[in-house]
Amino acid sequence: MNPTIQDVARLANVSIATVSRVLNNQPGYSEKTKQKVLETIEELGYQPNAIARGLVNRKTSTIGVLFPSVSGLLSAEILHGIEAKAHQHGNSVIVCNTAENREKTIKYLQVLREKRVDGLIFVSEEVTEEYYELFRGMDIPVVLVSTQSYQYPLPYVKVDDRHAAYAATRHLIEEGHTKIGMIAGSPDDPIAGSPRIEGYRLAMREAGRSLEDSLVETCSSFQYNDGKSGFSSLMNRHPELTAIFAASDELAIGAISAAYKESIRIPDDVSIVGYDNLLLAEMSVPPLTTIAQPFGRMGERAVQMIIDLMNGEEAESTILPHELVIRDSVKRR
Amino acid sequence: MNPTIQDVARLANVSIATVSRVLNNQPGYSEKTKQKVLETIEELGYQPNAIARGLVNRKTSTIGVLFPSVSGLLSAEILHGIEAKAHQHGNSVIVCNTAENREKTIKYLQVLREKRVDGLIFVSEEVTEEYYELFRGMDIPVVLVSTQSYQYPLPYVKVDDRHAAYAATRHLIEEGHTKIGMIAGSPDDPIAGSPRIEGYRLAMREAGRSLEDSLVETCSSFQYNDGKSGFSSLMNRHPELTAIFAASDELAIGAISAAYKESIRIPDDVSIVGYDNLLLAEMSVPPLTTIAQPFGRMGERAVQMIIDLMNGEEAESTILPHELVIRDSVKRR
DNA sequence: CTAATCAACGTAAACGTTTACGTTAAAGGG
DNA sequence: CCCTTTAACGTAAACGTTTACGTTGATTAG
Repeated sequence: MNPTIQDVARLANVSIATVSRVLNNQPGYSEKTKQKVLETIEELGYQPNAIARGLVNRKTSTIGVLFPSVSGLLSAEILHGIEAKAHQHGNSVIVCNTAENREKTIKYLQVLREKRVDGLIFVSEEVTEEYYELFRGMDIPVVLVSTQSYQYPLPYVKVDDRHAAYAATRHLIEEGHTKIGMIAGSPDDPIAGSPRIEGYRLAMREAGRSLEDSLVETCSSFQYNDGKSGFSSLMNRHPELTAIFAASDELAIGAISAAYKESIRIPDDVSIVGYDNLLLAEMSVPPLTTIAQPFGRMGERAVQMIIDLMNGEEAESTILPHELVIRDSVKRR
Repeated sequence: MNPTIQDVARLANVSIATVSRVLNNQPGYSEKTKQKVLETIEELGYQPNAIARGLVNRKTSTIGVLFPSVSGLLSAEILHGIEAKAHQHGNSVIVCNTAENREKTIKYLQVLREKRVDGLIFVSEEVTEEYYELFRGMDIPVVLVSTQSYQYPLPYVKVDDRHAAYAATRHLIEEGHTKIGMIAGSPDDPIAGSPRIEGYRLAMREAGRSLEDSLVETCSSFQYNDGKSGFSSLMNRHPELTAIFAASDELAIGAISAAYKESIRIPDDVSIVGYDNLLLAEMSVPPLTTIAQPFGRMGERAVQMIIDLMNGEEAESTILPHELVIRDSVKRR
């Protein structure tokens, strides 16, 4: 059994109030008793019970994080940032995998509410009205990562998808490409779908390039397999393409795999630029030129915002800068 | 402010004991009052306070997980299994990133102790005496994943590294290779290092193949960059090699990258088999033949063991089966 | 010398539950 | 009709803290 503050008090011949005071170093005791208390704490190996503390302080020092997928490469990197910053501020993080599933999400929200987490980080998913109402019910800070809400006033941290996609396409153009296609997510996805398509279009239009709809292959998700099939059907439709912008690294890697199967050489025959800069972008063959999202910093920033909000300060939504990382998947023409 | 059990009791004209009883559906009330209570719970949107509950029940329904690295591909997959199973049993999981750092680990252990987690899962890291003493102090179930302890009686779940490495090497032999090298971790690592080297040696000896020490390149870690440099120095030393067993997928992918740079064709010039079967094994070019570790199931099993132990049952250490996944990185000779 | 101040504590209520135990009224047995 | 049993509750203690408030004795001001 763990010793309690009572045990410490008894052994040190003081009241529990005094022990509590030295524990939280508040004033109200002599140096001598402080030493005495600290000694017996050491002696008993006493560690305060955070549950009891949480009950009276109405504060658990725990924040909940909701991911659409925990095993995704992307989530892992964001989680890393979140975890580091949270711990640095004395907070723990509870991870929840919503699997993009309504029932699961709601269940998790309920659990997190019962556990009285101090804040919520909601990653890469759209906020429905139902979710928003639950957020409100919990009455704690919520921040969005890698997503945002147009309908509800929730602070977010992400990159500017439109701008980033523009930069990716622009790079291809500057390298002398004219026939550029895109492997995109769903145009109905207002976060990672349409903005990236728009960014691509913007760069193409600006450069006076063709803007046919058939140049962008839309996929239902951002995963490897979509990239694989997307590449094939896109190249089938437009064999003249010399470059492709893929809306995620996974899509890009999928495209590279498909190209390899069809003996299309990357980057000699067609150049590819990805989006995300996951760990695997560097490991790809050839190493992938891509748009880097600062996932670690995004997670850190989100935690910082939660903490600011907990302290009653304002927290402004943040657009973090993206960055073009040049590797070997793009060839100059 | 969240409504409490008191509010419910008052509004339903019963005592808090009664509300508590229907909440935990214990006997001791009429059907009518049950309905009444449930209605007012609904009406108030009452949700029990898990903190207060935890205080009296001495149970938080939370388990702590310690990883050497959260962003690692491997950890993500294990976490996924842990999270799923834990939630399925009504438990939450707190993630901790030890970064293989003693101070951080100790700090985390302290935090988890203060938070009174019900169990601990310790992943991919060696258990030092210091850690073990802290485990004992916490007096809660601990299970090891993807590691084990020879000195301390801690239950674990992992695959048989020696056997799995043997299987990988054996596959190469069966495909007709005779000159087989290995890119390994540190021989001082008693978990993922030496056993895999032994497995390789066993298969080689059994097949009557050369066993020179110089055939195994030892790296300080299992990461991509080590694979890259490891491949180069190994091939430099033994240009005659036609196949390599890499002790992790990251090492294997690193080797493939290095090969690509040096215009060595995989699998035509040299075959490679990896170890882990991470998501990226499938995405590699060429897709990687590898030994699959059932990470998801490992996580699930660990949680199941924790839960069994919490219920006073025994939990036996488990060796989960590995599996050879054949893709395109090995060529028949 | 008295009163006021203050450092150094102790007491007890509060946080929101669970649960052992007590109470009441109805039902059933003789 | 009385006693016992039991269903259906209510009361209060306990879980381990924090903290407002009270107390004490010494010190200081006047």
